Formats: sequence, C-alpha cells, structure tokens
Amino acid sequence: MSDMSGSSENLERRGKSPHSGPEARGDEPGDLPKQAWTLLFELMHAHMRNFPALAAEFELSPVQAHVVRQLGEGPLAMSTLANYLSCDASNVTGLVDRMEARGLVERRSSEQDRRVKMLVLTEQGVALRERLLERLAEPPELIASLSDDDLRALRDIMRRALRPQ
Amino acid sequence: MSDMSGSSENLERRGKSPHSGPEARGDEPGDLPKQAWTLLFELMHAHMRNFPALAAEFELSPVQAHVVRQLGEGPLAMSTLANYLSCDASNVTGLVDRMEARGLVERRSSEQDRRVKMLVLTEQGVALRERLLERLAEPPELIASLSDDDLRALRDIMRRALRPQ
DNA sequence: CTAAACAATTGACTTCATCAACTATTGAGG
DNA sequence: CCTCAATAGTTGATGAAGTCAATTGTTTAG
Repeated sequence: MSDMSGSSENLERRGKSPHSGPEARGDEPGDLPKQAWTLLFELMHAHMRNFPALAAEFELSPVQAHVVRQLGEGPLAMSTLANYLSCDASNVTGLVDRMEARGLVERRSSEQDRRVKMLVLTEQGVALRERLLERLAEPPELIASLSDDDLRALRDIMRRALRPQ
Repeated sequence: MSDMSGSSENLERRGKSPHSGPEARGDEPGDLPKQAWTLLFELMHAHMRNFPALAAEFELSPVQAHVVRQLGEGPLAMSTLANYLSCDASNVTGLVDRMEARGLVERRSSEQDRRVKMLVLTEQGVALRERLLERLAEPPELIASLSDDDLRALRDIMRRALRPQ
C-alpha cells in the first residue's frame, strides 16, 4: 500500500521489454529495477533514521561523522571535500573550523599551491575514526537476520553494483 | 585495534592509512553480515549524497520531502511525526509551519482529544507527493545497470529483509 | 603584465535540530 | 469537585548545516 500503487501504473517503460513471461501479469515484471530500488530505498531510509543517534555516540554531528569517515583515505583539499559532500565550499569552512576546534582534523597549507589547504586527521581523529568504522560496520537487525545465502548474494550484487565502470 | 574486521581493511585500502596491516585478506566467511552490510552502506551513502538535490527539484528541503512521503498514509499527529522523524516535537512545529505556509499540509484539530493536531496533505500536497514518489522510484545508475538476475535476487532479498518478523 | 580562473573565507540569511519553559488539555485519585 | 501528574503542542534561545554574493590571495593563460 505504499508506493507502487495507483497512478504509477502507466509509467514509461524503461528499456525493459514488454516481452512474454509465463507469469507476466501477477508480479508486474515490467519494472524490475524500480521494484528492487524501491525496496532498497525503504531499507535505506529505515536505517538512516538512526544515523544521527549513531554519530552522537561519538559526539559527532551526522555530517562530521561522514567527514571523519571519508577523511581516512588521506589528505584532502577543502574544495574536494566540498565536492564530495555535494555542498558549497563556504559550508566546509565552518564545518572544518568546528572539527579543528575539537582537535579532530588539521589544516595544512599545500606546498604546490598555496591557495589550497589540505585536511588531515589528527592522531585523535584517526583513533576516533577507527572506533566509528567498527560501529558503522555493525549490521542492523534487518540485515543480520538474513540467511547466509542471501547475505552472500547481497554482498556479491553490491560488489557488482559498486564496481567502477 | 588489530581489528576483527578484515572487511573494513579490505574496503579502505585505497589510501595510505598508517594502520593498514599487511594481513589484509578478503574473504573471511565469518564476517558475512558485516561484509554485505558495509557494501550496502557504501551504496546508501553514495546515493544519499544527492537526495537534497532531488528534493530541491520539488523546491522541498530534504526533511520536507521525507515528510511529504510519509504523510501519504493518512492523517498523522504532530507527535507521531516527531517520533517518526526521531526528532524533538518543537522541531515539528516550525517544519509544519513552513509546509502549511506553502499550502502542502493542513493542521486539523482532533475531536477526540483537543490537544492533538492531525496533519493531512492538502490537495496540492497530494499532487506533489505523487510526482515525488515517481521521482524517488527512479533507480540510480548503479542499480539500473545490474543484470535482471541480480535485480530479481536483490528485490527478493530486500523483501525478506523488510518482511515484518 | 594584465586578466581570467580558482581556493578559501566572510557575512547575511534560511532550515533543521536541541533544550527549557510555558499553555492547554486530559485523566487520574482523594 | 479539585488537585496533580502526564501529555500535545508552541515559543524562545541557541547552535549546526546549508545557501548565495562578495572578498582576498594565488595560480595560470594570453
């Protein structure tokens, strides 16, 4: 009774074929990607609701948690981070100000280009990141209770989806 | 620190972490839920990055989009919405103020209990919601490019995961 | 050498979020 | 009936996160 009833009936068919399935009527086979995605989206949102609370366990805002997580890859220019967060560069200034005030990150002027400031996690930031990553990796109940077969299949599908194209 | 999670090492080894050990080896079967979850989480975050932009297509803030989506089920008390959003009740007041000002929702005093106010979508709100839901159901490229077999498997796994226990 | 392009910041402003305090209503018991 | 605790919503103060427009330095291109 949620999303795929009613007026979404006559949507554009994607490249999917109107071809003949034996069980063609019962299951709306036409929009497989949409079906899979809608369910995945449901699960995503169900889980995202408590991300702020999870971040708060580490006294981080949700965005700060995201930044700590991303910053593990190595030094990152402010503008690159802004791009990664899909937000304005001016937003990153304040964000980094607060994180720097807490001793989590450090601004380091780049030597090649003196306009650029590179962000690095402090030692404290690295330690926090490790704890955070372990916490994030804990699967929620909905996932943990899947069968091994489903988990293996899910893992492999996600690997294929995330594989750089 | 010597982490039980080979999986996060496996994911993060793109950068030069001072902590990455040489023992990074992928496929420990013991951590199946964690592996699957970590990948799923990756995809979630990759997609969540442009949720604000998607909401902006409808001139909604991310939270407003979320509310419009949830409000389709029927009238909802303010406090219930607050609970659903996992946020303080006082937050909902302003949120609904703005949405009411735009003619998307309506406060309706309950007759059984004059303290509560029920939220309902206006006609305009319903129309917007339909367009929004269609837009949300469009699968992102990462998903849409999966094979039919993968999509079917993913859909079925998600159904099992979301099945009320 | 000027002029355009870029990185980061600042300032004004909005939205989302919290907490504490307040109003109004409901629903107990005494 | 009357008081008292609990509940629903609002208000006010405050802070984080977001936007845009304008500014300051620093490359880089013509």
